[in-house]
Amino acid sequence: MRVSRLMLITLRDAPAEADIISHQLLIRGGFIRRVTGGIYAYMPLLWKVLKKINLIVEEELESKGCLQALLPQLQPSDIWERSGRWKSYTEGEGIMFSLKDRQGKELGLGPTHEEVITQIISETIHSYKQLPINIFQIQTKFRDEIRPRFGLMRSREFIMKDAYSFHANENDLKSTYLDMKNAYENIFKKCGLDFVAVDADSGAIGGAASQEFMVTADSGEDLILISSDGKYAANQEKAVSIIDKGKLLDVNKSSIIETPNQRTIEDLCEKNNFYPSQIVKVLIYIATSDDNIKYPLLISIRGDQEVNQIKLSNELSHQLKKNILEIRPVNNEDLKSQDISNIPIGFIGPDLSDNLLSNAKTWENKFIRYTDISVKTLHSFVCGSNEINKHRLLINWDLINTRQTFCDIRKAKAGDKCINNEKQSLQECRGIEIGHIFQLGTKYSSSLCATFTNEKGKEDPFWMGCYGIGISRLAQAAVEQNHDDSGIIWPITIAPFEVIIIIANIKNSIQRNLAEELYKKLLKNGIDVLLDDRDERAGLKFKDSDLIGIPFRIVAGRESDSGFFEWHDRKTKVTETLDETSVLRKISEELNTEKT
RNA sequence: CGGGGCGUGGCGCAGCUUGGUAGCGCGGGUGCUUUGGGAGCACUAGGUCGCAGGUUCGAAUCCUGUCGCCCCGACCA
Repeated sequence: MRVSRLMLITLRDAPAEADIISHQLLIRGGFIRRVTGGIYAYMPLLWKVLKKINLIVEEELESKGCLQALLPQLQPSDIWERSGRWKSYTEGEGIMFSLKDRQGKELGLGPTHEEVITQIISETIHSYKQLPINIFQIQTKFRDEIRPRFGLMRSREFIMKDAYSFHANENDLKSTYLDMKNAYENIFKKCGLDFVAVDADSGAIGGAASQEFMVTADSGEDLILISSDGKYAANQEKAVSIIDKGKLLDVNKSSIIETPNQRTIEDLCEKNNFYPSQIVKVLIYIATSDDNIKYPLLISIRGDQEVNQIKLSNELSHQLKKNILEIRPVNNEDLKSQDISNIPIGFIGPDLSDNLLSNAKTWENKFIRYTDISVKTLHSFVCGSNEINKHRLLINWDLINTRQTFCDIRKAKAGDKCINNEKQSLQECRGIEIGHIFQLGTKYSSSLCATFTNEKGKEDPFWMGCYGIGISRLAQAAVEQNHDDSGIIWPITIAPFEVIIIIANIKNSIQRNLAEELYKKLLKNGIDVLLDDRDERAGLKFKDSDLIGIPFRIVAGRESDSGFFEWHDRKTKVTETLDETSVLRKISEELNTEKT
């Protein structure tokens, strides 16, 4: 390809809309154009990158025996209703774009394809003898994100590779899951990325085991906790840890203490010489289930710890056997609107009476009580007395005379000890999620009645797995991880071009001829080469080639009279003077070492 | 959804407080010079100042509404 025909439009200044470096560089280099909020056009240069990523993905998955297909983007609402996700996806999180056709039939633009593929498989696959099946597509997905941002990182229309596997039993699912994990590691390695696989919450998709693949970058939206030896890594949403015991409270008799106006943990500690770890903090949350029932929750947790809302939501969903649309701390307006007035805020104990809810207009009249296990091990502790200006010192949890569910709803954080090895402590870093693999189990197949006949002639629901890679996000993550002050430094395997030849002065026929000759030879050898044949000053062409991040640059310039080129490595910035034969040898060396 | 900020030529911005009919840099076009790190000079094209109302003799500027974009938060007793 010649730059003169490439529609290369580079910008000197980054548009104000771009905040993080990868977003700025992609716009400045002419890789993407914003069409509207969270919706981008992939311009020719980026499309080349995306195709290279796709190819790496396709080759790797095909080598694992996966089948490629292309599923519809427009999907009927009824299959989503059967899986129980229509409401939570259109009304709850509101993440699915939906519309009506001229007959008034409801359709959704696919944010994911479990429903469609499960229906197809259930219609076509009937016997255990036809299993396992692992089928994938690379497809545009639509999600009406709450807040699209950072360009391709969180956009409303994006390219995703999604794969779905179907199995006759759990063991077979597990073995494919491991296979896919291995495939993902190979894929991301080939794309030249630094990444880490972490334990993850399975979120709205549901299911059992799940891991995310994170590209480590400070601008990442996820917080990851990793043990110092790297053997434990988890998304904070999922992470479990061991907290240190903290300062123990040394009392041997329960009592009530006066704590005038001491509503916060800080106040309480300051005025009475307590430590936060000696206090049981009690919080009220309100949860809305997908049948629109509002459940007040009473949460108890050690005073120096924080609630992990994801864990809490999962726990509640599990207990109620319902999807939870929303979960959040209550505020004063909530209480007012429910006509609940006499909650002793700041002095609540885990045994706060349900009677306080008797007036509630639309809420359930009973608290669902969860207590984090961090509290159970406290021998004695401070907590609210349910009476204004008074707290209690209690020497035994059993003195709290209400039914509690004890569970882990605590947010793990850096500095906590690792559950696998108490000697290791957790460290935090940020990551960009580029891949996610799930063992779904039989959740979708059961709700959609997708079954096969097993060896004994009985109908069983399929065991399912699903596996995603954010292709367009991956491309931007690669930029986030590989750039310098001058621009992008694409990993060779996914660079839009492998090599760029720059003719320093297009009016110099010696330079021009030398470059054209080399260009033809490289094309013949199957090298993905770009020729900058523009009638521009050399400096501008250097700037452009740095900005768009082509890994290797060959200049026909000063040394052309004696038949030499200048070879420049974008990443190492090493420059050499080479004749044509050496250039050809150099290229094949560089490209081969990268590809293997 | 809440809070904050911003909409002026393709991009980055000034002008707005104190109303008088739009300017700078980059980019585009033409010509000459220049030619290895975003060239110089000259000429030139390009803007219903997001949109709709209102106030006024007169609105980019003041008021109201509306649309769009960006950022922060979705967080504790």
